[in-house]
Amino acid sequence: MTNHIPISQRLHDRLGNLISATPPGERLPSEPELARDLGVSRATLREAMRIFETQGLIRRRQGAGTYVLSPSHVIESGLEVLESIETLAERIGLKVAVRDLKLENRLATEEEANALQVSLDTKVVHLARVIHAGDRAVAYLIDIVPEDMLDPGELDENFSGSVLDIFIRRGSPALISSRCDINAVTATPDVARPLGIQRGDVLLCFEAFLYDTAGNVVDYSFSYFLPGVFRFHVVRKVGT
Amino acid sequence: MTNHIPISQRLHDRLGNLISATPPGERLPSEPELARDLGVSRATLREAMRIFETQGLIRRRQGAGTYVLSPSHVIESGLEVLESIETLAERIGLKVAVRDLKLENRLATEEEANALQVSLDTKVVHLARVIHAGDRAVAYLIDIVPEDMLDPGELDENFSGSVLDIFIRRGSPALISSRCDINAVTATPDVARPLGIQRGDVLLCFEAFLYDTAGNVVDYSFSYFLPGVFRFHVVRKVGT
DNA sequence: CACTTTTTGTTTGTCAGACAATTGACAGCC
DNA sequence: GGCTGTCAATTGTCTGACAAACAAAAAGTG
Repeated sequence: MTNHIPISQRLHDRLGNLISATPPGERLPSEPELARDLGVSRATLREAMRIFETQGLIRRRQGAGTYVLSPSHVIESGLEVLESIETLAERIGLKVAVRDLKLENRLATEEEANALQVSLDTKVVHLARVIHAGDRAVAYLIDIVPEDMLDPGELDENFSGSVLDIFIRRGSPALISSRCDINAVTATPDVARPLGIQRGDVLLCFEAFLYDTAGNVVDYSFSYFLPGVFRFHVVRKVGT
Repeated sequence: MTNHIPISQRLHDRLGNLISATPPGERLPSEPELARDLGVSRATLREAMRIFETQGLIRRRQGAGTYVLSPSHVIESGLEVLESIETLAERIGLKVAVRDLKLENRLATEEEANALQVSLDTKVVHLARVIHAGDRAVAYLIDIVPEDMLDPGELDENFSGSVLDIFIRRGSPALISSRCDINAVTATPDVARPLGIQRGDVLLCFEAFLYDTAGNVVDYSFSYFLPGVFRFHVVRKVGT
């Protein structure tokens, strides 16, 4: 058991650290120098740099060098990278608590079966909980997951409240990406009650489909956020 | 004048065409074969493929090959690529009209000067307009641009209503990306009146900073959308 | 026959070294 | 000063090679 971490991944991490540690506008070391320092070939290094260039973090100019762009472009806490609310909160140093966790095993509704691409007689786990920051409820999260995706034991103790974190921790199913529809909604009674707000209050709503590598939807979720607590942003690249 | 298009850009276009022409789940030709067909080296090809892999369009697996992912993951009308509302509407075949265009030249407010990273005595153009689809007002857009970025003549006829489209059409300033903060808000009287809605109605709000290659903010904008007309989504990649 | 193990060819991952194209700075000239 | 050519530094691209991982066929085993 060599616990083999691919070179490209280690390289991606270290290069990311280097870039974020470099002041905006500064030039990175030259490619031959960097490759030598990081112990990889120039071709491998260039592929890793291409990732950050695609994300708009650096800019390479033939003859001039590679420059770190302004930090305003950094995706940092942007929506491009999928992470659970719990992970996000921890990363920005916000203390959150999960309350009113409600679990329900039942048959999928028509809407849920359609979203999960399963038949109507499929059993699903319906998981709802409220996220508190300080003494305020700030988010209401609902996950619908096919029953065979979750062991009941996984939802007992040590459960952070995030289905996504469970999947990531155990490495199965192999996740790729999530499609997240963004909307502004008024709170329905279902949502207003657990959040302790008035029916009709405004909420930011994410409707998300989590895909594994085979293209299956392994999690269908709704996330309702009180405006102003979390700041979500996305970096939009200008099309060529 | 050879109109020299860099190999990497031509390659990016052709590879993108190939990927979009390949059914999801299908395998692409092997790298040596593709490189030969496209007339580039494998190293160059791999850098181009890394772009599409970063964007979640393909997946490369050592020993197995490179596969085109499901179309559900495609950014399609996602937020990853910046385009004007007018361009977006045209692309999806929606007929929209610009009404109540209001232009104002004045000094920047403190908030605007801060957002645009200019001094308080800078003159800015304040541009507001309402987007109609059918007979309904569906969006209210505000741009604040430093005065020296826009010629008055550019805002006369043939003006689609989009500052972004002006910048893109004339190729100056050289744009990179936009940072877009996402929020749900209740309509203030300022916004409710032009949209013809009640004060307190719910709106989806984008606050965006448009950056050029030098890192300057060249456009500061607010976009208010009636929920349900436009569907915005974002593809979130699972972090490693 | 059914099942497991081994082999083998294919494919991506990584490497080393080389040359071309572009940039930016500097010296020299008018 | 302003222009021009030179030159070193840097990224862009190419070639060829080997390693690692996968998938399917082949061989072994009960």
